[in-house]
Amino acid sequence: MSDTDLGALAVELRLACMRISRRVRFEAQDDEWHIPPHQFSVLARLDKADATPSELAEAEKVSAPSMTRTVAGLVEAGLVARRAHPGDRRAVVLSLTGSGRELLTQIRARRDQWMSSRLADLSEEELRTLAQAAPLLAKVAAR
Amino acid sequence: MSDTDLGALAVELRLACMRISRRVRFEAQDDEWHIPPHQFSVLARLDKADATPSELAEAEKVSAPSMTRTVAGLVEAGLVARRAHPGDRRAVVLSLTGSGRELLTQIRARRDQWMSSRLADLSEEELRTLAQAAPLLAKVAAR
DNA sequence: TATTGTTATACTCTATAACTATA
DNA sequence: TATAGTTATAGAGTATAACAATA
Repeated sequence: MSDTDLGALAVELRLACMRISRRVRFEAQDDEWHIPPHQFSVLARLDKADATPSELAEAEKVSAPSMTRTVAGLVEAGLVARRAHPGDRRAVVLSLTGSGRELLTQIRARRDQWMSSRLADLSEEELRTLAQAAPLLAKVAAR
Repeated sequence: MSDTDLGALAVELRLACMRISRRVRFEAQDDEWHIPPHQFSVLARLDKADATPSELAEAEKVSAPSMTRTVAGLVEAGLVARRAHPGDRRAVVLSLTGSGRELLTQIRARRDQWMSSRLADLSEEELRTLAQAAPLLAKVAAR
């Protein structure tokens, strides 16, 4: 593939991904389960593994005081629990509560429903093409 | 394609698009040309067509006072210009300045460069698959 | 009267600096 | 001394309510 073709493909793919991402965030919101993006991002990270506030701050690229505030909101909402760090009494370990995990599941389900409803408009052949492309996009996203 | 296959495809595509979008926004930033997301979004909209503050507020789904503030920042930075609305002396029309258009071009170029560099790791066959998928993703993004 | 745009005010999320407790 | 986390304070972004000018 020529450089110009690859550049044109990059433009088309980037725009499509960013537009889909934006529409998912805006259109798959639910008044009842709505939380701000920075809180959602922390929930998703804690779903993968428990973490300390400083680990979260570094991963999310925000300051420690910002993360203190974000975590305080999540704890107050009953979505995240603190416990003592085994072996370092300065630190705390954060984990999802049952409610936190449930909220995350529901938000993801709504987002996936949005995507499914968009895909439902495509033909079988178009879906087969996207099914071949999906792992490649995942590879791009994963670095 | 079965409903469960379609659901799994929706999950995989949505996650990949959101991750790519996030990485483009974070990793294609330039200290010199950096502007916050809400300002970028307004610049991109004015690139398509001139608009009044109230039109922008509705399109961006923010309040009129928020858009007043955002536009004030862009005007002060020399990226957007105001002019009188022909025929309605209450309203103003906003448009990109040369600097605004140039900034937009540079930010988009950096984002596309990020995407191109990711695609460069793929094989010719993988790129052909993505080239077939790109217009389908664009269709999904456009509704 | 209704609409466009702004100002007044308050709440949230961001940051840096300074503090407490512990390593 | 250095590190984990919080508190103090300030700078942007958001919103609703109230205002001025114009339709």
